[in-house]
Amino acid sequence: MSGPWLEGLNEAQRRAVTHADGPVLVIAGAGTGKTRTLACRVAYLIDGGVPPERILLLTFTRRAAAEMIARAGRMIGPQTAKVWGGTFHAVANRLLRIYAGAVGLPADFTVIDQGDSADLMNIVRNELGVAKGNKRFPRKETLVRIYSRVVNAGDKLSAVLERYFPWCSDHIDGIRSIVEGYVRRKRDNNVLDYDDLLLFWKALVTTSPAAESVADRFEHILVDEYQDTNALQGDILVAMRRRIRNIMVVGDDAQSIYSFRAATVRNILDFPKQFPGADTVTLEQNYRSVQPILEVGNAVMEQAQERYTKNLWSHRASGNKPVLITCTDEPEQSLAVCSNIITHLEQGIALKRQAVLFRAGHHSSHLEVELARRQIPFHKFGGLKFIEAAHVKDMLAFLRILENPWDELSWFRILLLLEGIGPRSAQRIVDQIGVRREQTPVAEPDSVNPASTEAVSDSGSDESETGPQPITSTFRTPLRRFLEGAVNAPASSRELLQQLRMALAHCAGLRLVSNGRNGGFVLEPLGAEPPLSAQVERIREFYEPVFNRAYENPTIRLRDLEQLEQIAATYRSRGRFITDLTLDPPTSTSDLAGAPYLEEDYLILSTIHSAKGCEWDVVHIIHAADGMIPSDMATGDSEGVDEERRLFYVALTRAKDNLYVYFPIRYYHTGSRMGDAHSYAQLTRFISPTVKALFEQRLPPGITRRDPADPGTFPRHANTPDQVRRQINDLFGA
DNA sequence: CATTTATAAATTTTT
DNA sequence: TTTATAAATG
Repeated sequence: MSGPWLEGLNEAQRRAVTHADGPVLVIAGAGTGKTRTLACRVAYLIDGGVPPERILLLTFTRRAAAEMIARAGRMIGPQTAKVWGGTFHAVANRLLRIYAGAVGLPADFTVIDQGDSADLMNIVRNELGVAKGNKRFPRKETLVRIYSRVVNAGDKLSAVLERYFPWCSDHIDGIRSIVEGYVRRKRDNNVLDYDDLLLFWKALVTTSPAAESVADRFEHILVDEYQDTNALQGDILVAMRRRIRNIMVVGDDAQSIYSFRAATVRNILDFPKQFPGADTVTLEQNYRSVQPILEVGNAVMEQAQERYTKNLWSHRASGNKPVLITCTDEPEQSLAVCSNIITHLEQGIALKRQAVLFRAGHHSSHLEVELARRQIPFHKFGGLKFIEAAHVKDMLAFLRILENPWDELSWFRILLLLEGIGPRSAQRIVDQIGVRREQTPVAEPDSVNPASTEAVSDSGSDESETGPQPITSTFRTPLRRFLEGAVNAPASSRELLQQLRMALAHCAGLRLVSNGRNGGFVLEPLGAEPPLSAQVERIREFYEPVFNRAYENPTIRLRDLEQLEQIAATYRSRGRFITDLTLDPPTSTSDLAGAPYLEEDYLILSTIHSAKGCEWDVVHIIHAADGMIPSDMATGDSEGVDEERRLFYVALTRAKDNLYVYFPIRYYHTGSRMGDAHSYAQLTRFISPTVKALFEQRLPPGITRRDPADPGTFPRHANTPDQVRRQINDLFGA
């Protein structure tokens, strides 16, 4: 069997694509056509008669899955859209909605993100009082990280603390009791966190009555970025493949950069042991980068403690060496980046085909200001997510309690927004309406929801149709009690509470009718719930005055709410909207450069982590200084440094034709009250003398080094007088 | 007594 | 820019 798509594949790729049944490990170096191989494999399988819905494609982001499925679709037709594709977490969610009953979950659980997990952890922490007056007790974020590592790595709490959080070891008993409370609290609130999605998926395929049925749904499983999976995900795959043994995993041990999320290269190394009889295919020919860029990448990896034997090679020769640019400080770095970007743009390389990469989200902030000043549009990936902004979380909290009225966290968030209500009153109200249920009502043990098996994965489609619901005595009790008005609240907040009640009732498709006594209400159904967009609009009507009072700069934040509404407009199901937003949040765009998402061409700014799997014609890596990459936080042990090296390697190998690495010598420490203190940085340790020799070294464009006392000569800068005049005009409003 | 406001301190990477 | 604690206010 062969299709036109086999044309142009090299021998190793072809072996991977046409591999027969059974387990296969594909070791794919950077840029060796792994996406293409996976897409072709999907097309090959479907062409060979495998029903698309019986293929499961696990990737690191939803975008990656969508891309591969679309690519396969271009080869053999639109039926590829039925392939199950997405992240482990998204697939877990989808399976659990179908098989909830088999693992004792209610089917209407909602998913909370890491920030929510931290807040919930904090509630328990405060209630238990274990941290009282103890400044050294782990913060809520740390507690979540500890818990998450224990679960994902499958290690004991004591071992995790000793190895990764030694400064918390003294508090092991306190931590244990907080975690116990946290786990109970999630169950009472009818919520799952990211880790639960995986835990319950594992339970579903190991101990549940539906185990075989779930595993047998899929004839083939394909996993991308296998080096960044963790022990728990490995267990899930093993369980999924006990009977049908077709699995292909693709990965590169040199690109493992998620150990902070408990990912381990052991999964790759142990693959042949976990899946006996596995074949291995290695892809070494790089199609992405010119040879001089690969040489730098290879040289950086040579210094690794654990030697990676892969050496990438390419047919793409080039006289262009990668360029190392030494700048005096960060402002000069920003200027140099802009200048090089413009030069390439003038040579016909669109902004979209260039990217600036950096270690941490905030490393780009200075550059962002400079780009905005020059009106170069950009789009930033990674760093602070728009979903994490307080006002966006507020809006979502309203939708969440409509979807899951046992969600304590969302009730708190909303109640605290109201003037006159603080933690105390909020707690009282939450108690009064019975948000914390002792026992979660469970779906019938063997109930499988046949309607949701037809669910389609892409946005905009509904998987549950929510018609008018009867108002029975048990229906959504906390919400009902709240709407009926059975709460004691400070008189100053009565008016706002009543407005909130009306907004929520409207969204739930109910009408409030006064019961004539003590200010209470009777609920009357008004037919079906209004469409999601109408609900969002109604909530915003209530929220906007509250929002203007609560936040300093409402106008900037208002844009986020508008964006949220636009996204909501593409959904019909409220539940799907909430879940998609927490499992696959849109990346934020900076407001500074106008509305970049409306522009046709924009520059890419990205953390190195978010750049995984991407490629650009021109790549600029900034802050190549020790302390930035490797990050100070990671230089404690050699494993940490090794991971930073792989991170740097990932950054280098994103470049196709041109690579620039920028190193600012001097860093200013603003914010500290020590005046204009500054310090001198070292070039990143990953650019050793041998590596450095592979670079062409340059000064920033337009800069000539000179004796500090010598004014030197400057290129004439014709624009400066205009700029000065413009500034003056701005000041005087002319 | 509960809420709001003021002050100081800390800040990697992501599903 | 958020978050824990202290003081001020209603």
